[in-house]
Amino acid sequence: MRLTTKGRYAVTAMLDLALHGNEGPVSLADISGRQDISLSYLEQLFAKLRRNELVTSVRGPGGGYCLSRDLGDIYVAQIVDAVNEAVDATGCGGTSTCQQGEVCLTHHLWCDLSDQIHGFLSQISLANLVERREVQQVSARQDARVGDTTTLVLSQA
Amino acid sequence: MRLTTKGRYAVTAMLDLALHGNEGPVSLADISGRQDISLSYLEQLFAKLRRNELVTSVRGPGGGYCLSRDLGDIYVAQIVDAVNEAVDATGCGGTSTCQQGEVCLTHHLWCDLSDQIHGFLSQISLANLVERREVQQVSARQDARVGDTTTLVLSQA
DNA sequence: CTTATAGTTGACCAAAACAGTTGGTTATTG
DNA sequence: CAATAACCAACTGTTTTGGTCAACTATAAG
Repeated sequence: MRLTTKGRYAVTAMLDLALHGNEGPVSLADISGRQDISLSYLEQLFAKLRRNELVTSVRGPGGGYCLSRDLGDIYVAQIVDAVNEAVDATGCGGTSTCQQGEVCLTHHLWCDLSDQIHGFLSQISLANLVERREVQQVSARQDARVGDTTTLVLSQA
Repeated sequence: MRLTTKGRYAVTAMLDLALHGNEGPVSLADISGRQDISLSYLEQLFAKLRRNELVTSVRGPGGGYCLSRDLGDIYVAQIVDAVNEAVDATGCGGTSTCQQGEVCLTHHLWCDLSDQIHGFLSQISLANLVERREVQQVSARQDARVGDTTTLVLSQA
């Protein structure tokens, strides 16, 4: 499994979208400002997220991105998968041809691990993250830092 | 967490050592032949494994590498750690300075994931792997392919 | 003592992935 | 039409990956 800043950026951006997307589309410029991620890099990531139908886009002034479905129906694993396009730990990509057409010594081990990681990240939805206290705290700090107008108040939730 | 071929190679090589190391040291050339891993790459990996005290080396003719301790006391997580030297998924390395000196939105998520992966790989020892039926089968196939003289017969275990 | 073996070290290299930039174009709203 | 913001493609610099090569040192067998 590949876990680099790429996947982290994608999940962070999607979480930002979840936190601020309750009133219409959110522009990448806003996300870029709040999360310190390069705008053009975000564009690349969101192209993949859109292709994987995790977000929808609205063009023109006032446009931006929206989550394609409910907070509770988008899982971290899907986001990481979307930007990385290869999320398995086996090396042969599950084809069992690791060593000259046959499985290698540790093939099953990596299969198990893949299942483990994927299972873990598949259980965490954006809704789960939004509910977390630490996420709310960090989000509040960020909104205070940037002059924010469209904040979702979550502390009562 | 970084999980690349590097860690896979290391675990595979260590498992090979576990399977063939019952009678004296095993040369890297042997491992290279059986596991299809470049000899010079193995040298690099074993330098790190040795620095992390997972193996000991014997120089001179008939020399090679031995496991530094019992099969049951070497865990996959330690091997991956040894060659990757940074096994965490956070990006800030656990220092919580992901975003301008503060934790980023998804910091806790990556901490949890790190714990998850590490916990999983920390429970699997070389002894566990050696006991697995698939490992024994693959090993037998490899020994048949290469003209092998020092095979440990494990099928009775 | 010589010699072959095998570990040890470090320099070097090509390809890929990552992170980001530049410079556009299209579509939409006012 | 002008401003906005998504969309797109090409390109750049850096790091990691996976690997080679050459030189050197320690050791054991003969």
